[in-house]
Amino acid sequence: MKVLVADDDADLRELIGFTLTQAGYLVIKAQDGPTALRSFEQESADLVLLDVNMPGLSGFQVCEAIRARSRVPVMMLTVRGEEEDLVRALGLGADDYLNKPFSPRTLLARIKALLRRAGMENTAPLAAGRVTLDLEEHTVRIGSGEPVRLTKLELRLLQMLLANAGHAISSERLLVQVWGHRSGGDRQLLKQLVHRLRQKIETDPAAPVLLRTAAAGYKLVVE
Amino acid sequence: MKVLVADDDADLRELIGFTLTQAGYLVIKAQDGPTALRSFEQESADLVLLDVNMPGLSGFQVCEAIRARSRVPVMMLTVRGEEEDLVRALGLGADDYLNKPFSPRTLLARIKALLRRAGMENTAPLAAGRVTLDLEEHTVRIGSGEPVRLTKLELRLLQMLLANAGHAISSERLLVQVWGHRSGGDRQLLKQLVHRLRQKIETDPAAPVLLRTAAAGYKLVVE
DNA sequence: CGCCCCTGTAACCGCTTTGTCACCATCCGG
DNA sequence: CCGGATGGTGACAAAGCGGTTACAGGGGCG
Repeated sequence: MKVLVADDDADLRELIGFTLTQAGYLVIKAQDGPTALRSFEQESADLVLLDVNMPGLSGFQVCEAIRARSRVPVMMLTVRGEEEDLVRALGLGADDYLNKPFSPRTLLARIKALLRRAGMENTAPLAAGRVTLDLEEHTVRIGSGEPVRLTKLELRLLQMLLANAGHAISSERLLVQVWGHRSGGDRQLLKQLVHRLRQKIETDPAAPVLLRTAAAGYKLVVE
Repeated sequence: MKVLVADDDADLRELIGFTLTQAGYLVIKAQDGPTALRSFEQESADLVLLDVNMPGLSGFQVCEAIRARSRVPVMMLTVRGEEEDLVRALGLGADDYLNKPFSPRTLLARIKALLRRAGMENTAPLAAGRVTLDLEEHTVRIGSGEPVRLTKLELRLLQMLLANAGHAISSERLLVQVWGHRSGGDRQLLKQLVHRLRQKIETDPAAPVLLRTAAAGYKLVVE
């Protein structure tokens, strides 16, 4: 679980960092607005703590920019008494705010609450419809059947399809996502992988129900 | 959904164009600032991608000019690390920015987010009159009839016509948009494609009502 | 070393899509 | 009336693509 901490006060930044690291979070720090935004992109943080007053871009601007492209939970750090800031922060899509000064305990409690609200506190196996994926065991279960072991590539493919369950994914995207930076021409690989995966998860591989061919790609059907 | 792509780097322009076209957007390209502005007015784009560094007028200037008369979503393409650019872009009213280099996936995700924010999401199928296009399923529906499957080329053609519904499009433009960089002489291809499309969408293909022949081209008739 | 599993490659089949050609109808200006 | 240009139509060939079978290389492991 990655947390981005953006504050220009070095002491406070280190204090928050220490607290969160102790609690088991992975912490990324930023001392100003632009750095925060850049880090957010590069590191794809799961939660963001933003000080309102920062050089470069204010916490508000950063919050707005983040909201433009992500629904990641954002908590603003405000100065007590500045109610306008509070209203403005919530209006911009911040999920919570915390008045300075605050105790580490309070901070942790709020963060946990935020993650719980965002449904990110558990590492539940990916699932959609009758398909349940267990990333650790490298297995799928279809409905209430027996878990089936998957190879690395099969798992990746199914994971991709599951993440966009119900919608078609183009062959190109699948190639990139499953194999990495491969150029075209490798449709054969995808063909094979789909075939092998169907053998494992379809009751009748000749008449696929779950993993269907769609326009310009494949999709996972969920009822 | 029309997207204006303005960048002086021909390779990048083509890459972005390809990505967006594949994703179902209609792409208009410009290689410098003045061209971008002109195209924006003529084509009334729904979304604008602006490179910061362009000959003629910089991305900032173009952004400013566009903002002076429209609230269309604008995304700036910046060079990583130029933090001043970032601040300046957001200050000028750009809605989002993207650091180069970026992956096609990221670009698409951002564009979708932007369109969603602007309430223009194209998850709702493209439609005009009685013609409804489903880009993901590669189908059309005429009025309340059954969805009809379209091939890749048929889809592209219909998309072009739909985007300019009611107005004629010249054969040359259609050839370029549907097949890419083909020179003249291939009118035969267009003739055939139109014929095949009419077989699918016209109740009486011999007396076309929707897809009519117009002066030096074709047009989609909407009532 | 030999065995097994995963992965990549090739070849084939059947079907769809696309490109090409040939022919016809119409229009229009010499 | 002729001849060329243009658009519509049918037929057919070439190319593409998905599904399938078969097989080879390679890595891990006993």
